[in-house]
Amino acid sequence: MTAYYNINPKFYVAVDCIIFGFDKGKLKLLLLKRNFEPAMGCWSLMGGFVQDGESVDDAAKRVLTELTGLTNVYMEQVGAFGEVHRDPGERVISIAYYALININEYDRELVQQHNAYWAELTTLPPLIFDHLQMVEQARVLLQRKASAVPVGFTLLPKLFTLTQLQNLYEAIYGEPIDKRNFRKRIAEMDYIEKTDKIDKTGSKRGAALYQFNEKAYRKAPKFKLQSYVRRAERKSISSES
Amino acid sequence: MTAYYNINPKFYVAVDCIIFGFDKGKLKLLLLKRNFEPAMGCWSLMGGFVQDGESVDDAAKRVLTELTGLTNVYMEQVGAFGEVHRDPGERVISIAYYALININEYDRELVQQHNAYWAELTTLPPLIFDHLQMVEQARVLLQRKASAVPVGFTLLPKLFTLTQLQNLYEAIYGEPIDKRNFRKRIAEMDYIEKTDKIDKTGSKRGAALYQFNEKAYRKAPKFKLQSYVRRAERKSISSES
DNA sequence: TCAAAAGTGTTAATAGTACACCCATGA
DNA sequence: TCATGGGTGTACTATTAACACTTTTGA
Repeated sequence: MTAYYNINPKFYVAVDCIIFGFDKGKLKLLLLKRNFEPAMGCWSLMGGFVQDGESVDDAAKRVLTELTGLTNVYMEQVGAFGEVHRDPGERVISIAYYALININEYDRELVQQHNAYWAELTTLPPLIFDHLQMVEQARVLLQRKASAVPVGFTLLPKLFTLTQLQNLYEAIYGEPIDKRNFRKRIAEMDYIEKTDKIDKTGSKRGAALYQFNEKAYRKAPKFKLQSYVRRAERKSISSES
Repeated sequence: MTAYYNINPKFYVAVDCIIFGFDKGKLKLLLLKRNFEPAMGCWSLMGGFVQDGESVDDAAKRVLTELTGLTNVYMEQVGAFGEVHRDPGERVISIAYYALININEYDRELVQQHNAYWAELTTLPPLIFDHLQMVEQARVLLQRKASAVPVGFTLLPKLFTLTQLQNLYEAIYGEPIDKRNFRKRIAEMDYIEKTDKIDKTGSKRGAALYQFNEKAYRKAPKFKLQSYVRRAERKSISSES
């Protein structure tokens, strides 16, 4: 029975994490400036190798925690990247994951130790290997996910203004959103609750702070922002040709 | 530099193929009754191991060709499956792909040699390991893809009737579609061309045969069947809770 | 007093859904 | 002649998109 397996080769299997954060109206990625080989000095995603006795999903969680100190983070698999020479050093098959973190909560010391920095998604530095392709795929998946379920809130502080929320969706879809239509849709989602707190940092007048009520969402999980991804996808399909 | 890699373990990496076909109004999957270990006698997807010097995508194509004799088949990656004990024999990380084939064109002899059979998607036998999970994920991806771009035609003969096309979409989404609305939308897609040929096998009156014009599609790639996947997804989200 | 962000409704256009009958033919 | 699948149009509803002004307040 073992012969069934052992006539076949084995491979290093890595995970790479596309770590999204949101700050000052911009989507950002946590990237490493590699101070180790291969590709020392270049920018890359945070990665690591799958270990014995560890599932691939768990490897991705471990790698994220190694860099940020965070656990229980929202993560989704992007897919497997298996070109023969994608890593010029050795044959490595990599499985990409994206993660959404609150940019105020990670462990700054760990990030510093790894020589990692936040880069704006719209102005990324050149990335090693196929990491840019991973990022692009992750972005499409995030757009779809964010239009179907309320994952966006994990990128925001617990209390947020509607302008922040709108800026987040604009950053995810890369295009402006009509304020009145957006707020109309938000108002239909009862689990996005207005608090009596006011944010005075963003404007003189002050803006009401809202919160996402997880339990209320589970009771009535209607989500009304599908139209934005449809618009974005129509745009990208017509520019694909 | 090698030390960077070789402190890490290596793994068998497999590919598994979810092979969709369409016949007599039903979506089908090509499954193997395993006459080899592990899990001899059980039903499984067609799979194989990634080899040295072969990309993961190429491995999936090779495995599909080994079973069906077909090349240039529409395939999409479903994702990586990496639980530690998913294969009880050995640790194997598997990457699933789905393929869409024309059920009239595969190599019957090869399929017979592999002890493979078409099973209806709605009444699958129990599958080994996590193969059912792979199938379910593939089905969701197929639904999305089929609503965004005209992949469905690869499951049909070159000439098809509108009833066949509608049955295909009904099978993909698992729910009935209104005939007049469906035909109205098809009529808006100029690259679905009516031929002067008539199919008399399906009815006494005969039905007009249509063909998909790839070039015309590329010129004007508007696709009008998005609403069906939205309906299906609304249904599945509300039944998820 | 004015700059800067917050907040607020209506209307028009488009897309989606529901629905029922006649047609052509081979058996 | 009749059973079977092929083919066709309209009216209603829901969703989406476009659009501009008033409010508050700190500097």
